[in-house]
Amino acid sequence: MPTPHYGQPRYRAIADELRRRIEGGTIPPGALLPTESALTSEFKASRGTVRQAIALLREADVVATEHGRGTYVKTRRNEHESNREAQPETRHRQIPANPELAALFAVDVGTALVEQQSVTRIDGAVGIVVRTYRLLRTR
Amino acid sequence: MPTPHYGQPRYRAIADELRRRIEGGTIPPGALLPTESALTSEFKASRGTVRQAIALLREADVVATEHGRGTYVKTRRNEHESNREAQPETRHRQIPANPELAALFAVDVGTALVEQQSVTRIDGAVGIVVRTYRLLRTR
DNA sequence: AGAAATTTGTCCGTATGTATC
DNA sequence: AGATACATACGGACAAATTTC
Repeated sequence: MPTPHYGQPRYRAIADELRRRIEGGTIPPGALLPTESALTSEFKASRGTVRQAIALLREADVVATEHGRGTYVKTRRNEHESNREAQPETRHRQIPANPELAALFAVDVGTALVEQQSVTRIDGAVGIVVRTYRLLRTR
Repeated sequence: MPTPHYGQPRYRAIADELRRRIEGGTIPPGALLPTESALTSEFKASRGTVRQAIALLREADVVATEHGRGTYVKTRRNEHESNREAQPETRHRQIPANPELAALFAVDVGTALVEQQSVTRIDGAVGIVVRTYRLLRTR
């Protein structure tokens, strides 16, 4: 038997109710929504219906869902600064061999070496600096 | 940030990134990987996820883990017999930051840095020298 | 030698994503 | 619609091995 819905589907009614609670301050920004199973029992709806409701809020950018954590109320401020996955900055330069490197490469001090530097940042701060040295002229 | 795993779960992406660093020489054979907690903060993932990523590399025989010690990059076994590259000699030492490195890490000159040097020989001659710099104390 | 700090090993509980029946 | 199972993911807690002071 199909579920009768007066005017609007069940998932939308649930979404509206949740939105009222969010905008009314019952569920403040940054807070977790009740879990899906909690909403399921509260609204006496299936989990799929509850998820449909949450999907509406997510599309409206009212909440954000994190896998394994739950669904958060987004803060109104939405600068969206996700600068993750910073690629390392690399740079080449040619340097004369100092005594230590010259001894390693078995060349005269001052011999041209190629230094390649890679800087990996973590949250903006420098985490790892890698320097690779090669002889400019290969044997 | 929503964390759906479209196609690729998080732990596999982390494993891929670490493998890139290993094969790219950023983390040379014999060197220790960053600790699990360091990787946790770098990738903003839980420790369990980081451990899953490392487990992948361990299964692929790329690294080996020792209890209480850390995870090492395994020295690659001869994939070819004519490969005359010997295993790189690695070495750790603690050095004070010179002005250039101090500026990079945004610390005072003289701050303790860990320098890890890996020397790869080709036919007995030094071919590549890789130096990795990290802050002694993080977090 | 001993204590503290570090780092990995293991287990628990909770929650979402996906797939199947 | 509902139920179940499994994979993914987070967080906390404690134990065990190792390193550092």
